[in-house]
Amino acid sequence: MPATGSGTPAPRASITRAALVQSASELFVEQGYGAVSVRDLARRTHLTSGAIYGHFRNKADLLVAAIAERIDTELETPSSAPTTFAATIGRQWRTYRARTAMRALLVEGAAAARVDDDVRRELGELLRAKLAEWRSIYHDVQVDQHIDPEVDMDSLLVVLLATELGLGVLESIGVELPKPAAWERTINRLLTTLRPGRRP
Amino acid sequence: MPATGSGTPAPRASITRAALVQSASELFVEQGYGAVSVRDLARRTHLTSGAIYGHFRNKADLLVAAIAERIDTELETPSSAPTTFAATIGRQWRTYRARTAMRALLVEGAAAARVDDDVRRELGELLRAKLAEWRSIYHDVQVDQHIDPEVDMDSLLVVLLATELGLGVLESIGVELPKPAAWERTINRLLTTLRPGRRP
Amino acid sequence: MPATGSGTPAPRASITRAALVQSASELFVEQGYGAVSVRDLARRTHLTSGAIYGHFRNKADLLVAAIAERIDTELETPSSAPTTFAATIGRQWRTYRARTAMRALLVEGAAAARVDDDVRRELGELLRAKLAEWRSIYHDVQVDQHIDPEVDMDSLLVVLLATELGLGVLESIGVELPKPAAWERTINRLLTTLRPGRRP
Amino acid sequence: MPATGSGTPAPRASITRAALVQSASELFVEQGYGAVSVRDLARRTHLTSGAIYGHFRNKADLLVAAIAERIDTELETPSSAPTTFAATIGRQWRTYRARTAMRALLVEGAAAARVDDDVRRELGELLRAKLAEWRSIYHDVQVDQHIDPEVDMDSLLVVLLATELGLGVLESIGVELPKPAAWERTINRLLTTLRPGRRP
DNA sequence: GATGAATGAGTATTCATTCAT
DNA sequence: TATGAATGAATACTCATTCAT
Repeated sequence: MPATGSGTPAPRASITRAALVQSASELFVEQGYGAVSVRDLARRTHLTSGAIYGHFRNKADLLVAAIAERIDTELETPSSAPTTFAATIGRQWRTYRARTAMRALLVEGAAAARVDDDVRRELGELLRAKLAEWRSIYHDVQVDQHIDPEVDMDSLLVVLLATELGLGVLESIGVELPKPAAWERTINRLLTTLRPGRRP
Repeated sequence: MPATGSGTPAPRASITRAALVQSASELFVEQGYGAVSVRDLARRTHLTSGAIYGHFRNKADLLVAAIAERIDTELETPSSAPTTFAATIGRQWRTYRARTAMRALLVEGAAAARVDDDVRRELGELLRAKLAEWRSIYHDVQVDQHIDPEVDMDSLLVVLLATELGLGVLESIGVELPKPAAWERTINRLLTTLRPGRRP
Repeated sequence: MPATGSGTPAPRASITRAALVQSASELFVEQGYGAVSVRDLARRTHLTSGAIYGHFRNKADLLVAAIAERIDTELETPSSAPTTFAATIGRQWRTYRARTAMRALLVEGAAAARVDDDVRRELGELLRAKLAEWRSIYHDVQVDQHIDPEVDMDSLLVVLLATELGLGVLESIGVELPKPAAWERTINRLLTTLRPGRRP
Repeated sequence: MPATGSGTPAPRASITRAALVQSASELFVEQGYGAVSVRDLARRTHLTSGAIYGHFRNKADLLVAAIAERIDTELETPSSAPTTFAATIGRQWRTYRARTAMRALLVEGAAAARVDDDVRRELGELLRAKLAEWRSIYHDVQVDQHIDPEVDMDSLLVVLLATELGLGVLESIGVELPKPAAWERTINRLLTTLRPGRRP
């Protein structure tokens, strides 16, 4: 019996797991983490409540997995940083509407994290890893791309991440956001301040 | 001379209501909205569950009231805009740690708003009102204070609000934030964009 | 100051009381005894919950009063038995649709009586009094009107009352009843058996 | 030879369900639907409240099930109509005291139906089915048994059903009913109307 | 008589989770 | 792996009723 070649095999279990994460993600976004019961999810995936616990320790575990998957999919780091820093960031903001689901999940995750230490820890690791990834890329880039070496990249990336997440809060509350064009212009304008030779 | 206005003591009901909002606010911050039961709150305020429903339609109503009160207290608009816009904003960010409780409540509120239309509507009104307030002040100020008229104040204020709220998400998840000094420097740098005559 | 003539004076209290009974009656019919709260009734009558307890010991007391009033209004005994027994009964049945509200209240009352001894006793007295009234009238009439003396009037009146009440059960459950004409014909037919000289 | 049909033992779920219906029926009769809490029922059946909701959508659902079962048991239609129609009906009335529990449940059901559309619909179907069953039997019989073809069987059956149900109302209220013998005589007398050739 | 804030006990229902099969 | 019946504990919310004012 031949072993299916790809380094990481995808046995039945993994497929079921992936399907669960996918459905959970959708349901949590549509109806809210608290409003989705494990049974709802079981119904949607044609499994039983019990079966789900063969794949996840927790309902919260499902939320974390869903968030992890969304972050990987929708917050992908530009692998080669092909253009300038400002251009990369600018593009992210121009397309912010594509990440609404991810932000919604993160709002749910944040509320859950305030109560559940496991969620807090795991989501913390997720975001810290993302920040570290960005940092490692943009630190190198800082010199090449005429970014003032005085700029504290660490803080800047946290600001950018916070703004993204805050968008999720505003969306959840139903506050109308500026149109993408205005949004992009404002962000771009803010980013021009990164050029060297600017001092408050 | 008839006794009117502030001289009149607050009626019983108002006192009870205020105490409820205060306790609810504390409990929701400490333990999370979902983890606090109405009975917990009743115990803390030496009332009965029933009495609480004489003052609030809902548990969610309490959350909204708590948030409204925190926003009024902790996000007070500078009534006279005594210094420059940039200085005002800068000060807000330097003291961001004082608003942790408010942000935590807003994260809870956002999660609740995703599920409960009433919460969504009421929190939406709250934040829209705050934005409108700021806008009306800063639009006037834009001319006087040498702020580049090209700056889209509407978008900028939303960006600033989003960043504040996103901070709440990061805090909930337990991501370490930059030290206030670094934070202030970064924000200030970004705000140099307000000076006129800069164009990308 | 002249005393208003009518033997029984109608002071404020009595007026309020009557209004309460009237509103309670309507509400209980429309929404069901269990589904109407004392506060609902207070709202409808522009009183407060507390005030209602100045007029009635109980919520159940209100139900009993409402039923008593309806019975008096809608199940009035023909004071002079002007026509034949069969004609009187026949007319009652032809107009059965006018008594739907009374029957609905009696269904509510019966359910309440099963649980509340006071209700049971008071409603029992009400119905027993009605039966006695009828009996006293129809016993006298039995001779004059060619009703077979073998007929047990007591049983017959209970049968007729039971049928009326059972109608209320069927109405509550939503079973379609025969059209008044068919109903009347059937009842009349049954009543012809009361003539003398018939024996099973 | 495959084991089919009644040989197959009832599965666990069915047994639990039947036990629940049985206990619910008893409790509702003894204490009244409104006075029995789901927890009371759980205690009596050595289950938990939660388990009950695995078998019934509702507390009301339990009431309907209890009524359905009682009707099937106590209002069984004579499968072969062995004797005359009048004799069959007469026997039903002579033994009316055996159906007190069923009538009590139906009074509770009627009160519930006035408020709960599901109950209304389901009880309606139950009674309509019973009436249809009787109708189909007695229509056939009408010819064979010298019942006057002028008699409107549909109306007559509704009258009989209403009387039965009204008995339940009177019992709930505690009105003393005629002794079975007198009762039977009265009903029988009324039923002589079925003989052909009688016209008012 | 009336008010309305408060009581206190109760209720149906839900749900994450477990475990024997 | 999967099932699904059962757990058990919790929860928001309601309501008849009381009583100080």
